[in-house]
Parts: sequence; structure tokens; C-alpha cells
Amino acid sequence: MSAKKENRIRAPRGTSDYLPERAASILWLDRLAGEVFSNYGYQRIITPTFEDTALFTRSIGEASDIVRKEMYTFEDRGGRSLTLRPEATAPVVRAFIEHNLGSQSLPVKLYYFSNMFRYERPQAGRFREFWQLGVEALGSPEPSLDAEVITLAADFLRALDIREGLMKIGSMGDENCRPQYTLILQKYLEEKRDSFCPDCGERLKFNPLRVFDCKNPECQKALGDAPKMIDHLCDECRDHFDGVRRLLKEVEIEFSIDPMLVRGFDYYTRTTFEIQSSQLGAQNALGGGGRYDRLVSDYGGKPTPAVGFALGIERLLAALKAEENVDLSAPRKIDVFLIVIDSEHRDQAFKLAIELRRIGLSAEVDYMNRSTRSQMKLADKMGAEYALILGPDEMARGEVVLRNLSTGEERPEKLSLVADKLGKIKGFE
RNA sequence: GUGGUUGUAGCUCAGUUGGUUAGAGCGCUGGACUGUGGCUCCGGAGGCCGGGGGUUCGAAUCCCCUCAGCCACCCCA
Repeated sequence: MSAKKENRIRAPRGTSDYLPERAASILWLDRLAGEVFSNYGYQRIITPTFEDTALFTRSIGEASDIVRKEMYTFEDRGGRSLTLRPEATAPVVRAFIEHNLGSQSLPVKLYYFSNMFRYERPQAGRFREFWQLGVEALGSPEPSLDAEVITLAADFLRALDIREGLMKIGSMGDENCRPQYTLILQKYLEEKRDSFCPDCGERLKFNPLRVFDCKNPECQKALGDAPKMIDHLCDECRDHFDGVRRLLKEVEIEFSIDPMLVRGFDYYTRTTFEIQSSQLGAQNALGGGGRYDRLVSDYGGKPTPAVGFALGIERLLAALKAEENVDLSAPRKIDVFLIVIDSEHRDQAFKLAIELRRIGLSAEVDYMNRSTRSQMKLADKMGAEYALILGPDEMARGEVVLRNLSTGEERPEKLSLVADKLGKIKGFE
């Protein structure tokens, strides 16, 4: 037990053990997501934990921070370069192409709930292993699909009773209007270069849109009258964006237009969105997503427009906790606790416990040779509804005592019939 | 990767200007109640004071290094 602390192995940095209480919260979210998402027609997909490294370098963007310094990349014994998934859109798209899911009726609507890995310095709401819940809808360019996905995200937050989520939406344009806009922006930024911080000086060279993300107040001020993508959309993109906004209003989703919204992946086109929470600290995004019309064809699939989003599970839990709207720490309750008075009846208690469990009741027994009194205390602490007492006198008559722990009422029952009886009381059989 | 801050029992924390066997509450456990819980009372287990090195007669307390947590930058879920 007392291994020297220096030698003790701990969970790796940025990871954590989800002990029963927290694990239960995660599973609860998973189950709730399953309910809400299936109403919207999304089906669960599970992809591998690791993928060919090239899958991510190509989709996320060579220049992005995630690819440059945040991936868990390793070589396996066969010399393949593999990477623990930092996000799930690329794997889902890969699976979509690999299994020719595009030949089904479109759109194909999938959701996932899985762990992601990013080599980052841990911080509030940011970990090296974390969980994401997300959807991908592939096959339609219609604004209604964007609106559906955004509504689904908002409805899920509503189902969780998270009220502080702020929906922000924007548009990145497409291959027609974005390159032109980028040039206009770059030119503007170059002219006002001295007003920006050194970081932004770098950004404007390889990814000028990123300048919008800077938190430096000086930079934000200088950006005030910078040209915005949403003012330079081509006609098609403008119509699309208008369509998304109109539909969101139809279904009463509250949102604001954020002309400065920039997301971290290079593959987005047209609609992007992000849900921010004031409860979260610096890492304030509960989730986000957008449209990626080029990704499937970039991977060699048939051109397939698509849209999706991801929510951060740990951040949802943090927001839930901060808002205190939901009690995630419901105490465990059991149906029956079996109390052994004479240790010669332990085997019978063991058998009876299993019999009760097999008919669907939760039953517990003492494993520590506790006194009767201590067993009663345990039963109480576990929130047991009944205590089943195996006393030598009753056992000699083939009976046990059934005690209702909330009323204190107790009476003898035939040992051979007590399981059936409890099953009936609890509504089984 | 950079900066700030913290690190004492399972948990939340005390620990006085460095001074003998390191404390509390909760939790765990035994008992008071020899076959019966929730309250109360009494007892017990559990810490090389994150780890390593140094200063000192003496370090949980001072110094250095390291690891980890937290917070921020960066970036994003």
C-alpha cells in the first residue's frame, strides 16, 4: 500500500479519473443526447480512437495549432504514423467515404459521443483528454440543414436546462468569395500593421482571419472598421446565410450575428457558429460547428456538402454545476439489504441476494463480517428501502424478517417466498 | 510553449518568528445498544507535510530543482 510517493504512478497530465459520481454524469448526458438526437434522426457512430495521421493534417490544416503542436502522434510497431483523434469530423467523413454511406438516402445524419486528445497545457475547461458530443449531417447544401443542426444544439442545451448559452453565428463564405475577401482584409491589415500586436503581425501573413480572434484590446479596437466577411459574401453565400437566419427565427432560436467569429479548423465554409457561456472562464465555448462543403471531396469522395457541430462535455458539466439547475449527485438507492445475524447463514444470504438481483431488484449484503448493528447502519446509509434480516430463530422456522426501513414496520416472511413477494412489491414479475 | 499561483490524512483545511511524538471537521471503522438503522457520546485506523537536493544543532515552515493542480496567455470543446 505504501509505495513511495515518488514511485507512484499517477494519471497523466491533463487527464482525470471519472470516479462513479462523475462517470454517472457523463453517462446521463450520453443517454439524454441519445434521446434528443434520435428525435432529430441522428444515429450513433463510433470510429477508432486513433487514425492515420494524414487524416488530421489534411483536414484541420497544416498551419493550425492543433496540427502543428497539439496532436498525440506516434508510430506503431508496423511503422505507421498514427494520431489519437483531436476531433471527430475528419474520422466521420473518412468513414462516410470508406463505407460509401453517400449511396444511402441523403442526408446521412450521425452523432458521436467520444473522447478526444490534444496535447495542450491544461487550464479551466481544457484538458488533454476530453469528451465531445457532436453531430455530422452529410449530403445537403440546404440552409435548413444548417438551421436544423444549430437548433439541435440549442435544444439539447435547453433539455439540460443550461440557460447561459449565447449562440453566435457567422459565415465564412465559399471558394468564390473568401479568397477575394482575404485579400481585401490582408491589404487593410497591412496598412494598419502598426496598430496590431506582434502576434497579429504574424497572423496576418499566413491566416489573416485569425486576427479577429485576438484578445488584445488594441487589436480589437483597430479591427472596428475592418472589412467583414459577411459584408463581402457572394450572392449565393448571402442567400444561404439569409436562409439560415430566417429559419432560426422561425423556430425561435435566439442568436446573434458575430462578424468576427473565426473557428479553428480550415475546412469550414459558409455557416459557422459557436455557443458561448459566461459561466466558463477563458475557455468559454460550450461548443461550435459549421458547414464544410469541401471536406468530403477533398478526401476523394463524391462532392458532398455537410454541416456539423461538437459540444464539450466537461464544459457542459461545468456550466451545469455553475448554474446549479440540475442536481447531478443524486444519492444511490438500493431496494434491499440482507442482514446476517449468525454467520452460519452467510451463504444463504449470498444466494438470496443473487436471487433478488436476478429478478431485477438491487440487493446488497455485508462482506466485512460486520455486527448486526453495523449492518443496519450500512443499510441505512445505502438508502435501502427494506432490510431482510436472517435471524437464527426465524431461519430455524424457514422464515426471515422483512423490515421496511422508512416506517420501521417489520414482519416475518417465508424464506422461500420472500423474493417473489419483494418482486411484486417493487413491480417486477 | 510562456507567465502567475498553490501543493499538510480519502475530502475540506489549521499549523503561530524553523524547536521535542503533525492537528481539526467530515468520511471510514469499532463500541455504548451481547438480534435491529437514521440522533448522541466514546475509541481506532489513516500522513516520511507532492518528490529530490541544500542551509541549520534542528525544516511542514527558509533556498534551489522537479512533478502535479489551479488560473491566464496561446489556442479551442
